Amino acid sequence: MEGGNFPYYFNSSPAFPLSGSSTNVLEQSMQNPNFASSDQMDLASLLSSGSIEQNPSSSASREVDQSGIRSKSKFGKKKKSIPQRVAFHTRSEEDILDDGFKWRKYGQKSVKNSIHPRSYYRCTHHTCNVKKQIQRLSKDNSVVVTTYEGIHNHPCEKLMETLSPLLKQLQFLSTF
DNA sequence: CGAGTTTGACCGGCGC
DNA sequence: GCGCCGGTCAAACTCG
Repeated sequence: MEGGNFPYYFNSSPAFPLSGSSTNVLEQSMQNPNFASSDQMDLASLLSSGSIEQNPSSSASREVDQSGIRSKSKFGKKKKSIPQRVAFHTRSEEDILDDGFKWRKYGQKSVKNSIHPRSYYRCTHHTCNVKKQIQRLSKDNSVVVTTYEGIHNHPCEKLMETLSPLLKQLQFLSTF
């Protein structure tokens, strides 16, 4: 990977559950003429079409030698495969976009050709193996690049929180 | 005290 | 083979 280019460029799509205060961010990113048109790719269909790479044994299979230092033989790494990655360009002051899922940061690295570090996040849901990387563009530091890897195998908690009272209200109204 | 963050070390892939 | 680089781990730390 060179030059900080990502394989795919997307608009923030309505199918993507950005919520709360970050919705204006979505609009702002759509104003940028450099972004691909949203109808070039249907994100929802893309996300539902691929298979999720499950890797439940990633930490369990890690080998530790007698001294407590990680063994050099194997690191429990997954085989090289082409992951399902989606990159979003978002014009925002905030690095971390509220997409409705809960993320835990597991690393940060400074990357070549960029003054901004790249942050690595993992979905906190037990069974979910989705990762995302967040990095600001060195050219334009008002633009945040968020790269998602994998597909959530659970519903969006925040979305459900938002929708459940509405659904209850609908159910209530439908009784009349 | 548990969950999340920070940060240096470690690992594998890749180019030379 | 070696060094560089991106990605991940995990101990230490912070915060609520």
